[in-house]
Amino acid sequence: MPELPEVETIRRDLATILTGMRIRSIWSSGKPLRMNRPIDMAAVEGLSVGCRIVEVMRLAKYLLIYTDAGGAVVVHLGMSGNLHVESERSPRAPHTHFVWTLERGRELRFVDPRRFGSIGTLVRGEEESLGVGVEPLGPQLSVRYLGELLAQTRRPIKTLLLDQKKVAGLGNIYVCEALFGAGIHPSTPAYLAQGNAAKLRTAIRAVLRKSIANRGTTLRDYTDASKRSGQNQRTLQVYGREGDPCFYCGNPIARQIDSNRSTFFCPGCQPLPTE
DNA sequence: AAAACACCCTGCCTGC
DNA sequence: TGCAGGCAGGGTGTTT
Repeated sequence: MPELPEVETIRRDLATILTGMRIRSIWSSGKPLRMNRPIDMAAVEGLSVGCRIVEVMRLAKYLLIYTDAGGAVVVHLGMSGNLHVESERSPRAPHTHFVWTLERGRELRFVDPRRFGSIGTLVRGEEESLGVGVEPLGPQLSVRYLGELLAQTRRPIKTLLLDQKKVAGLGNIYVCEALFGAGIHPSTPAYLAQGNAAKLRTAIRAVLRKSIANRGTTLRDYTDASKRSGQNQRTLQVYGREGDPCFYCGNPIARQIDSNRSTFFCPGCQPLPTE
């Protein structure tokens, strides 16, 4: 499941491979993507065909491929999306939904079995239209900002951290891991964790940095732009470990469902505050 | 107005 | 062996 570290890994790969390349043509499977929405082919074509790629950026979980046409093609990988750079002669994988044909026989391919991903466009300077919150690895996520964010609501802290409009780029895996790192029970009402803002900020950043260093977490189908798996799954402390002993206290890792999503935590290391 | 929830989709895994 | 059902969950639209 691509979250910030996986998207960042792909971004770095693509920046190396694609920067300076010219796009010759585009192709779509014709299938709609997220929310059954068709791709705006005219907009993508205007920013792609005949254009040169100038840089590849990331905002939250979005990949922004800027061209010399003055904007970016915006790709979100959703749950099962992958971007691969391959030879045009290699057969296209099932569920290939979009292809940018590049120079020297190369293709950038968007493969997404579940079609939860999206492809759109953006004019340079209008990145805020994506509506995402602060970058957790950037300077905006100060202890003070995070503390104020926590103070504002009684929502469970896990739900708050998953809200992309508040903090951008965290998904289910890294929220579980960060809350474990900070010793905070996922059901804690956010305002009760105000005093833990510094610890939480440190944990969020550590978890994300470690995963980027490990080139992402591959649980099922995530691979980088060259189809290599990540290695961060070996370092997970709680995610996917229900019933297994906590590496620190030995208690079995617990699982609960919050807003229809699995939450993994250690009842020993992450006590629920009594108020 | 915030928060909870339903829905989009396919592949994989489990249990009968 | 085959098939039904549960599960995975990010983001968005809808309801409460």
